[in-house]
Amino acid sequence: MEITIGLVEDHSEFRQSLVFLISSFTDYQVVWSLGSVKEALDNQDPVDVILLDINLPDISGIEALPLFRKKNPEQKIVMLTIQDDEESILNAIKAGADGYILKKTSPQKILEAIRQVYEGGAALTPMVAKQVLAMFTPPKAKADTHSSLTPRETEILDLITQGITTVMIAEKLFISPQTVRNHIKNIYEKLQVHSKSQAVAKALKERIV
Amino acid sequence: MEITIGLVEDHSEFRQSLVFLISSFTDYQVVWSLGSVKEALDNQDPVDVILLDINLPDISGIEALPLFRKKNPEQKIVMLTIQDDEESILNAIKAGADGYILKKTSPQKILEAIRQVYEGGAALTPMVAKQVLAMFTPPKAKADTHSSLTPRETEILDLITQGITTVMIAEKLFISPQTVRNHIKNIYEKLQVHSKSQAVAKALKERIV
DNA sequence: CCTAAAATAACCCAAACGGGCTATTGTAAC
DNA sequence: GTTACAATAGCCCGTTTGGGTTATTTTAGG
Repeated sequence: MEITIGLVEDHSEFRQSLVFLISSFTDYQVVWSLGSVKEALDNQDPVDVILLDINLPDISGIEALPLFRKKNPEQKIVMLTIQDDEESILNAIKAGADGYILKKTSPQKILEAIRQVYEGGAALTPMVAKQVLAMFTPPKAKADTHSSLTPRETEILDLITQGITTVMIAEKLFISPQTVRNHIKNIYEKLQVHSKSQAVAKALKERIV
Repeated sequence: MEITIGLVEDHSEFRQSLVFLISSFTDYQVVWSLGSVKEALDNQDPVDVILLDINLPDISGIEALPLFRKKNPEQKIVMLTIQDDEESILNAIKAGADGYILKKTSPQKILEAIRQVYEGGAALTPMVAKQVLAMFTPPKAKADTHSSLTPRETEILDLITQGITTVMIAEKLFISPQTVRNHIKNIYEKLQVHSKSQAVAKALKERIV
């Protein structure tokens, strides 16, 4: 069975070589290949798999993902990009990408990835998979960074992340609100933040509490 | 460069055929292959990659993972199992597995996975990768609960969780700080909170952002 | 025994915050 | 065409916050 492919990639040279490459295999057929999301969204035939760059002129690949999904939900979408930062990967995943492979990936692996998503799986370049898995493991290296927090400080930070006010914390711990404020100030200094909201964000994201 | 491999698998038939298979390739060498975690932990030479079953007689592969890590942190560990439920996958990932492949995977793919983790990446069978990615996409039931937030409000809440100050948000969005404050007030009302820190806590815990 | 660190508490002050209220504009729905 | 809502923006006012500084008591470690 032949897999039909759509390609959105602004770098025309890379795009053409990719088309040439994929088309040289009998089981794969590039139905359309375009340089912008806009062109792709306007009147393009549905395909089995879309290869989508992230860094694009008009609309980024991440923003485009839900748009393609809306137009044709059963189309599989694989990000094909040079971006290998956690931010991009996470955004793509949250947007519902079926795959995330890097441009430096060998042609065979790209074709393999296409087949994998076509068959209902997901495809991740090893380096991307590594980063995805890392998102699950609590970064205990960072725990060290903040082990500088004293038990009392940790306790108070915990209460802050529960949204309890300074005064209520004081009451709960049977100490003066002023003391709570002092602890909070020390926490700020150690965490390098300047407000409660920043502290909460950091605490929750880095799993200090 | 030859990759050394350790194998923990209680089903002796499958184990032996796997040893035979892997050893038939010059770049891979099975240094030891055993039927239980206990044997493997007692006096076994360090290898580059351990293939670890989950369903084992004495200690499960998941429980064994940190033990192997402790003995020899630089050893890569790939789960090789029939378990494809979310529970098992999530536990293995949290325990720090470098790969997760299913036993039905073709021999070539297994060898490929070994090489991928050996080279510092992570290896996931497409069906497993699919489940992992699915863990990120928020069960939209929750999204509905907070769909009361307008796009602008969501945007601002997102920026708040990044620890950005009101004034900086205003600058970033090219609107007046006062408008930002108004949006924030509306967010408070909808989320039933009374401060930025509470909003951040709620947003992060309930994955609104 | 003495020193270091932690926990406690107070003061000042400018800036920010939270809550309340009103108002205009644009857009989408009925 | 008017009703509804989102986004914009302003004002007031009292409270809280963040940043700076100082000081006492207790606990732990050398």
